[in-house]
Amino acid sequence: MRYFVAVAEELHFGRAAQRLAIAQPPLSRAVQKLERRLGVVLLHRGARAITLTEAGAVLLREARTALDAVEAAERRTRRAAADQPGVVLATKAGASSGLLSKLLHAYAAEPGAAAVEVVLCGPGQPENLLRDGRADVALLHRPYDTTAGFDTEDLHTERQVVVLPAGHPLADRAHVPLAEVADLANLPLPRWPGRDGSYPDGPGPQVRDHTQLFQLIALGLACAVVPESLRTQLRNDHAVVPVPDAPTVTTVIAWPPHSRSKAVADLVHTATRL
Amino acid sequence: MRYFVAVAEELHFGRAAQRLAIAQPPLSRAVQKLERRLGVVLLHRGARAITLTEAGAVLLREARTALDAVEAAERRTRRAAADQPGVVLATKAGASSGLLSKLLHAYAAEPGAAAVEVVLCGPGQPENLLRDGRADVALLHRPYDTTAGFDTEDLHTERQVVVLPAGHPLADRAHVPLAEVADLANLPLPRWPGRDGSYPDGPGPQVRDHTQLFQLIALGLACAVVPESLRTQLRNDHAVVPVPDAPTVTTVIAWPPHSRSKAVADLVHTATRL
DNA sequence: GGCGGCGATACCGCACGGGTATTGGTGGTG
DNA sequence: CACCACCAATACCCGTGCGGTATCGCCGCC
Repeated sequence: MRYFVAVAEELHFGRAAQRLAIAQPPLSRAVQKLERRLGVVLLHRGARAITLTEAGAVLLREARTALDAVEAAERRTRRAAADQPGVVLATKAGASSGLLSKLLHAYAAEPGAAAVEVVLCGPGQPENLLRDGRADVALLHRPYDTTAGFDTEDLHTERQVVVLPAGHPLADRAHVPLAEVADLANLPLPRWPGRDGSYPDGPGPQVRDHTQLFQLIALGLACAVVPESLRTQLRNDHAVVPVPDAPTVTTVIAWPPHSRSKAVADLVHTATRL
Repeated sequence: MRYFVAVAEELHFGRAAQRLAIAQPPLSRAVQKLERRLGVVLLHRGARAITLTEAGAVLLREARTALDAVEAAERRTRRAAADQPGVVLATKAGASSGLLSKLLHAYAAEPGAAAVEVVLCGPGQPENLLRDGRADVALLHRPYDTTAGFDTEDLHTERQVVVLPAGHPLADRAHVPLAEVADLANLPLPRWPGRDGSYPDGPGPQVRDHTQLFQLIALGLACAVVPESLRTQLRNDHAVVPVPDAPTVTTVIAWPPHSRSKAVADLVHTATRL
């Protein structure tokens, strides 16, 4: 299955084999064998290009979650056997920092609190960490992050604001509709990487984190619609205007289903009591 | 991992090997190898009995979901390639029959509706079918069924009633508190099988489905607290009394996260519009 | 002290996964 | 139009690993 996922992602046997650090012929045979075992054609082998069949697309999605599940099983078992188990909490760098610090302090004050290791990562990463067992619990932000497959508890809902370079014509307005923000030709919205790390096409600059984003905005090269709690991270060369019709953002605490860990349960309980 | 799960469930190498249809020595070696690979002791080998370590218990739980995930991947791929894909809907036999028939009729009237195959199974089974890919969507009942790990949409909430033999002293009451029902010494509550198919200890009779249950009640051998919609299935030799303080039961439609099937989405949409 | 149950070890054979060399088929190109 | 470049499939070989049988070692029990 790992082999098939590699081929399905690369759409090229040679590159997939390279990525898997094996030769190309064994890879061809392995995929053929999988197809025989399932009794299903997974790939259309065109002369010049490879494409997924419908069944292949289904398997790609299902196999990813299956592979994540076995990775998670290994990792969680290892960590359960470690001397001091602790809890790994993942969240996007720079997001919900106020809520996070309150949570950590409140939990640390609980009797029997475990050690909490905080992992700050890029956008889209916390879900992956949670899915493959590198993290036990995460702070996510709907609707930006996908919470499918996790148990969640809502913590906080907030409105969004547009961040502009200081002195921009719109900066004095009391509020701006979303459509107007999207139409600012010389201040395009940035492009965030997708789950696979590649960027969508478009006019805006590519960004990886909020630091980059805010620097680009200060330079007058972009603008962005972000949750209002991020204004604590802005400097004087930014202006902020509410966008009432942008979707509200809800911070949620998420954990893998079937989690039986007392530490995770306590952490969630503490978070909902904030 | 399959091997380890078998050993962990049987707590006996010999029986586990038999269940896996292999000899015992390869099984011993495979588990040892897994322990070496993870760097973790999974089993305490006592002289007479085997017990799980803490890490072993974690792996048992995680490995089950991982194995279900790969089974689901295979099954869903096969079904995606079948001539007429269709949707498999699982639910407990006898539960929510009115809602189910309404749903099936409403969905069949939709343009582009796929064929729906209904699987009626015992209590606790629909979750398993959904998890391992034998079903695409299920009707579950909170809090009886566990919905952890699925996406769900609430459909209907109802109160519970106690079902008694006709002519029972309590049958004329307008309502009965839960505590009083649990105290009926000669009418014990029945025992349902757990996820693994074994029954908990206790005084009540073992039951597998509602037909059995209602027959036992009519015979004066048990009573039961059930959602009020089940009264449509009762006959004259039953009496029904509301139990106001029993938890309400919510019928939900559940599907695996990341489900991209149009048919499942349509079915869910139809269900919420009922 | 001997016996029985059970998991671990020893040893063997085959099948499968991986490697190299090569073929075959299909577009692009001078 | 022929030649070339590219890429997946096939042919063939080798080593590892998994499964099988036979046996041992350990512990509890009659």
